[in-house]
Amino acid sequence: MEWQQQQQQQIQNQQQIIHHLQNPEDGIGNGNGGLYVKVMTDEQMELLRRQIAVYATICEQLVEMHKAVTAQQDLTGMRLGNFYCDPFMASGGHKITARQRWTPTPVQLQMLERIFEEGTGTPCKQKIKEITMELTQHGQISETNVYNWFQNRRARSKRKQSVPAQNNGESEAEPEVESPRDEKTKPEDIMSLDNSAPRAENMYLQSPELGFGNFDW
Amino acid sequence: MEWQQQQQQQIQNQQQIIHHLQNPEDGIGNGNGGLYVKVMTDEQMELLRRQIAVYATICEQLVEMHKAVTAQQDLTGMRLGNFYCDPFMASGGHKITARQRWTPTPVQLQMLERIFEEGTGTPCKQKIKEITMELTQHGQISETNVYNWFQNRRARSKRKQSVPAQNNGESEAEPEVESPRDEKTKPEDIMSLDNSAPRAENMYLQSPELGFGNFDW
DNA sequence: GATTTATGAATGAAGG
DNA sequence: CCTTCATTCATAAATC
Repeated sequence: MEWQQQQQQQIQNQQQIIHHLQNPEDGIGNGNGGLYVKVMTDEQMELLRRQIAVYATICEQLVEMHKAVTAQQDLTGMRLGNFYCDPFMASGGHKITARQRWTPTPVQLQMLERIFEEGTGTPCKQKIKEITMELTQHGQISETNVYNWFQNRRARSKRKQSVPAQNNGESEAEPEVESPRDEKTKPEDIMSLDNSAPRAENMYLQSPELGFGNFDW
Repeated sequence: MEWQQQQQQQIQNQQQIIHHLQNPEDGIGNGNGGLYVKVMTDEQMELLRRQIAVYATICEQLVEMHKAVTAQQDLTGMRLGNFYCDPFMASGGHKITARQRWTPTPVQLQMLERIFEEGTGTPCKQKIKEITMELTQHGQISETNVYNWFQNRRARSKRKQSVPAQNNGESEAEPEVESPRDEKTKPEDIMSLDNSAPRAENMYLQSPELGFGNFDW
């Protein structure tokens, strides 16, 4: 891959990164001194280096990306420019900063509900398009929004019915485990350490004995 | 750094990380101010989040190792709650009693993305096997998982291409967000190659100099 | 304004 | 391959 050939010139970056790793100001832990000590064998270090190279690439590209955009913001069109600078957008009661997730306007919601109850059990693609077209008259919306809405709506309805019957005696009773190297399946315990990662993802560590000699990533 | 305020919202963690990314003291670039403004769309942010998760894994493992080494006399006490608290774990265990669906580890995801972008558009049966073999080194995975992943990945990519600029009409003219996270706005053109590392061309960012830095995300 | 809830969105898997 | 479903995640909105 590309990053492999960039590897060499990034070794220093990696070291820098490692420095950050071992000095996470946000409190990942490790509050003692002696941070720069080598805690791995050369072989392990090499493996780690390769892994980190990926990150180094990301880092570099992030910067590149930033520069590129700063330089050619006009290329992406004014889509960014005329974003939500408009203070008059009070229509529909949306917030100006509602930029993350679509929220149906009351009118839209009403229409959606009506269609849903109409029993058109299967909102096929064509239907979705139509609905979207219509709802668009009442506020920003996309087909995906409509699609998702129906999906969620149905799932919700369905689940509502099974919930009350749920508390029979755990016939299945599977208090057991998370996945072997549980990723996000594990319910968030007390994250005593800082989660410097998206939910830390509960990475897979080796077996508890943690022989340093054999981690294979 | 007021955003250091603990909120368990991973976006903030991302910001922290991005802050580091954009402040590589070794001079990778970007010497201006306004460092932690949002420069990506949410979708892109999500992509980056995954990437960072890989790094986070390394990070945490490094910290763990460091702690383990510097406190070797108490290896057995290293069992922090959030780490490997599962007794059933076996390092390459293929046995998963979970009825929960597979979730790729950050590392796996990265590898998959890389392979995906590599262009082998059709992961044939044999290829699947190979990939599975390799990914197994990084976590529990099956061929079906791999197969499904590729199928979904492809379908998803394809769908993203159609961005019906249908929101014309707009009688109410809701000057809201251009893309309420509708997942289709990403210009996934020909150069959508490097997915494992977000590249500039995939990212239309917002410039810090644009003035409307009133993000509140 | 911190916590909880409701719900839009993402995604692994199944069906066809 | 394409569509659909089930589950989970993230966050706007509601609540305290």
